[in-house]
Amino acid sequence: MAGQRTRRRIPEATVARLPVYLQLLSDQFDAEVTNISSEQLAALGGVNAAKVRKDLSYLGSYGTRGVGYDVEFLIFQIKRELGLTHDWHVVIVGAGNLGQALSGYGGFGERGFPVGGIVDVSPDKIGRAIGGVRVRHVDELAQIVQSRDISIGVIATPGPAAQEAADSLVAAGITSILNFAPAIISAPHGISVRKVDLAVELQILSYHEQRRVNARKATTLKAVPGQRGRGASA
Amino acid sequence: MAGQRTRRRIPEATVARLPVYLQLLSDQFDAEVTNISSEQLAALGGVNAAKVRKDLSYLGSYGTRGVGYDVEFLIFQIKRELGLTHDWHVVIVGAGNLGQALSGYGGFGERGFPVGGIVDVSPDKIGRAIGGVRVRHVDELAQIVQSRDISIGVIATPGPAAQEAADSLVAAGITSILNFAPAIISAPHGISVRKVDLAVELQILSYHEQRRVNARKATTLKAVPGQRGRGASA
DNA sequence: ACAGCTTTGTGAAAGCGTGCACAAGCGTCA
DNA sequence: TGACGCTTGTGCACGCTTTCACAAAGCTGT
Repeated sequence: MAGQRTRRRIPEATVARLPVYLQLLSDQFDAEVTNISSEQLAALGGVNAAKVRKDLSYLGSYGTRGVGYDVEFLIFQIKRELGLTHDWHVVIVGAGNLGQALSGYGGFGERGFPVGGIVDVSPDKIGRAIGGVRVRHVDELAQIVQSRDISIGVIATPGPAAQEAADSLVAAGITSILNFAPAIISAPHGISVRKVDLAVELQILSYHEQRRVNARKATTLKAVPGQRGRGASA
Repeated sequence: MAGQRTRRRIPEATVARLPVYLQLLSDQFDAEVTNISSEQLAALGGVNAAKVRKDLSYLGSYGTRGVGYDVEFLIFQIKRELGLTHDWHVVIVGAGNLGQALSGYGGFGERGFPVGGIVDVSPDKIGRAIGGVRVRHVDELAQIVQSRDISIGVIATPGPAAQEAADSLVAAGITSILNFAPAIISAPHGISVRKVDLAVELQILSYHEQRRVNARKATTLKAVPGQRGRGASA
């Protein structure tokens, strides 16, 4: 017992999976399951049990051999590691279709990321309320960020305006950016940037559909031996 | 020259990057750039040039040594590989906040994935028009799918209803699913499933924010040596 | 107290993705 | 025609991720 300050550097791949475990565990908690094994958790998530154990082991040794993990305790530990013990307000840049969709959809707030502000450059958008939040001018960004102690910014502008939005966010003191705009943005070292492009996901599916079509054509000529799908356990 | 039927099995990581290249190339094409080197493309995307070349080499040898790649031709080749030579209609299951947001946001149609139908189970949602498409009952799914030859389904239901939605989609003949619901779904072998959870992305950012805060605390005790950010080239 | 069953935590191996470095190839210019 | 400069395409090595396999450890029942 050398104290709780463990030398942990959680691999990025594991960090990306922790929210999934958290979700599954929360579902189980709601279903009044108090204890769960890595095998069960793996089955729920459609992944390998050893992977689950290794992932969880980065948090510390919170399981009990022969028994499994205490659901509630594990939820708390994952939340603590992910920094989800308190809400993080976010500010959205861009009040067009995408920005309205994101803030109107209440999912952010429900999951601990309430919308603390929306800004835009267009005068005819400013002043309108979206999802209970009034749209303000992008020049007020720094003030919004500071008054609510916001560190996460969401870019929901058209592609060409994304870099400018990113620059504004950085200037306002934001340290993490979630970019929904169809453009690659650059940010100074030390700023976390993640990109989500809904169309990209569809294009990846399109690729697999395309292959399926090609495979069907080829079948008339020659039997196809191996074909690995991406589906989870049936 | 043994013909165009190359033995290609494109790595998943590469498939996920092809849409990004496509985007960058399209931007360049609009800017009337006709030729581009892997180095330039890499700079635009914030990635390694060797990676770009290796990725593109999976499509075939479409570059010219000493010169680079023809932008327009490369766009066509990527589109062909991704199956983007024609539109893919999609059907959305769930007309709640998320479903409305997704279909109201016109980004799908703009990028070659027009919304071919929206279904829900709730009688008070059916009949309403969202983004120009009328909401129909989930029982009509098979008919919608067949009439428009749709193979991609989008799940935009609440978490608990996601699996049922997936089952309905599969029963209706869908072969690819994009799941926006906060739940892990399982599908039969051969069905492609991708999951996008907006909250998960924020949680990953939250983790890095959390670490930043912890690092700041630790600074008062001991200097922090290494600290790798995720930002692109400044 | 101990045997037997269950499940964790983790070393080690295998697999996959990334980036370097360079030969091969293409265009240009004398 | 030949030499030179530039850029592609790719072999190879490295590092990260996944998976296997098993010892260590806890619980239960006798």
